[in-house]
Amino acid sequence: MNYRDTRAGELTREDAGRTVQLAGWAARIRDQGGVMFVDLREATGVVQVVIDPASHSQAESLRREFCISVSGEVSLRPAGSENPDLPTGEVEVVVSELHILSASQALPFQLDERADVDELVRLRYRYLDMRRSRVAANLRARSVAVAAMRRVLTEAGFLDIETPTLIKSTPEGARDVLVPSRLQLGDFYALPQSPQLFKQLLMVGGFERYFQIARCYRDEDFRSDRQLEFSQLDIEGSFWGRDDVLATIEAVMVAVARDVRGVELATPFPRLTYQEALDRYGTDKPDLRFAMEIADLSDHFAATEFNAFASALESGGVIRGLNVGAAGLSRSGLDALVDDAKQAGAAGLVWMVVEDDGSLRSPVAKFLSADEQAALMEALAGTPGDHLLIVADRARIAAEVLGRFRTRFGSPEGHDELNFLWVVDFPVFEETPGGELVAAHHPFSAPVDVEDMATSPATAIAQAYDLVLNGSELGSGSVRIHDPDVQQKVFEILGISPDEAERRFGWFVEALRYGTPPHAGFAVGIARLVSILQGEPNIREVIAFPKTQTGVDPLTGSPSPVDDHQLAELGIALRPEVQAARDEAAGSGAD
RNA sequence: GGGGGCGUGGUGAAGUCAGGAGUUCACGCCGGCCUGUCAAGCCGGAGGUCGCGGGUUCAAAUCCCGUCGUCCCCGCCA
Repeated sequence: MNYRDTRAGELTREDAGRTVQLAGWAARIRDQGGVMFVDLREATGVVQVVIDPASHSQAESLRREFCISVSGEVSLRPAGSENPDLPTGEVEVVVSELHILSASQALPFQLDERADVDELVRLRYRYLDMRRSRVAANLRARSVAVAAMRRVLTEAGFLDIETPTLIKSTPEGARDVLVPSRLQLGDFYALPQSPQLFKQLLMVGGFERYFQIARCYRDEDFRSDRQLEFSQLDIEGSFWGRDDVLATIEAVMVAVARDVRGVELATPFPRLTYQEALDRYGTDKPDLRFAMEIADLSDHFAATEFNAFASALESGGVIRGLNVGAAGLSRSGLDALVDDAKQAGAAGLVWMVVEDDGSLRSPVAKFLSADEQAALMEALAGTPGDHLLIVADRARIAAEVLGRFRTRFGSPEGHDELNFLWVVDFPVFEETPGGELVAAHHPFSAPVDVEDMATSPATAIAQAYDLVLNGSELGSGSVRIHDPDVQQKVFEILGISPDEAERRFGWFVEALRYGTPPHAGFAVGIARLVSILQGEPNIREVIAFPKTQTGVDPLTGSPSPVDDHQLAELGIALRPEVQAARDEAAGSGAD
């Protein structure tokens, strides 16, 4: 049986007079008694079909979201009854034959856009949710984006090569998702956090240009831009340096923005060094859609009488300020900022409000000299009503605290503008809140100078870079180490003992010993990119079947218990305390 | 691990601060009317253990304690 010969969304006045067969869903039914109008929706769009209930006995049983097939003549709508809001609104199909292909129960929620349905309900019935325009448009945009990526890279000579998803666990970085092995009882695979080492092996293998839409897994807590599993556009190239990578990714982003948004991005994207980004914006992923820069005030307070400032400077700290504009906060609102700053690790926060006469209102204004106040007003370009926030602390903390306030007070709503940015020259090591140095990257990124890395770890720079869009980290990459001796030395400096390095990465270092070309690469989070292009607040909106914050899929009910024999076959037993907790939860009947 | 928001017929909300009969509104659903509608309209009807458990009270959607779910954030994400 043929279901259709024409697509609903493609009908125009040119089709008037044709007899067509359509199939789709009854999106809306307007029953006038003597005549019924049904909006027939399918993947290409919507068209109105007209049914005479007297000549179609099934018409009266027709309900929303029934799947139907109709035959009939396309005709121009009577003058005055055209619908300008509908692309097919000039025509309608007068039904001569109606088939109900599949009935629908009453829906758990309405498919029109008139209410924000609870997300849990949407996810439980995701197959219905995706009939709505929001998710449908997002998944289409995602497909368009991925198609553009594949097209640009394939035309540039890149090969799409799959890498394994059951791999060796390497316990640095994020927590691994583990998969037990039946054939090697007691051993486990890990799911890849990224195809990092495999793509480097492809370079050793001589492919020179690789890409993949790679599924990755990181078992960390969820955020609006983080899921347990996610897809990255992963690329790697041989005989490449940093700028080759940036230019390639820029070309991909230009094509994606053009195809998804219809906008032309200007290239090259601006670049900031990590240090600049931190000093001026307080974060390594600044949103440059708005200015609001952090100013260093240390020099202006070199001789200050104000104790909090003086002691911060004395102990090697800095004084930095931010003008968040006329936010109109009350006294208690301003004091709440102080608590937020302390929460973020700062010793304190000084707020000042610029009065109409240009003077400063603040609990600590009386401790500052007239000259200091004037310098402050000038450095922060204060105008009446502005709120000035000042932190005196270690540079890292001052940057972080003010960076958060900058984002809170400055971020535009939505994502109409696209502001791409490269952040380059990341440090090799990062300082923890406790002041300790820890590796900022995976151990395969090349330092600018490996000797420098050993002798001055606090200031050593890596050949690593991030792509930032509207204040979100879209992805990161680096020039890789291709010299096995450098690689071993880097392991050593990072505190990985030779034994440990051999056990975990010996197979990889061995590969580097067979004429490895210099190479570099990058990875872009696809859902993050598409969610911003689509103006969505979280990545679940651009994922077909996402999980909730607790890692649950409300549709299928995963994760779930498995049969005892499945566990036995894998040599696995739940630990007694885990079993006991599960038994108790089951016994109490708690929901 | 921590902080915060939310949970009321199928859906969305009001009611919760300040306790007094499951009260209200919109949509949906079911039935009826209707030959030009298009988020159709009009009339009628059904539908809720106020997430769950405990406590306070003569009385709890409302106050208290606990718990579950969900969302946002911090930690975490080499």
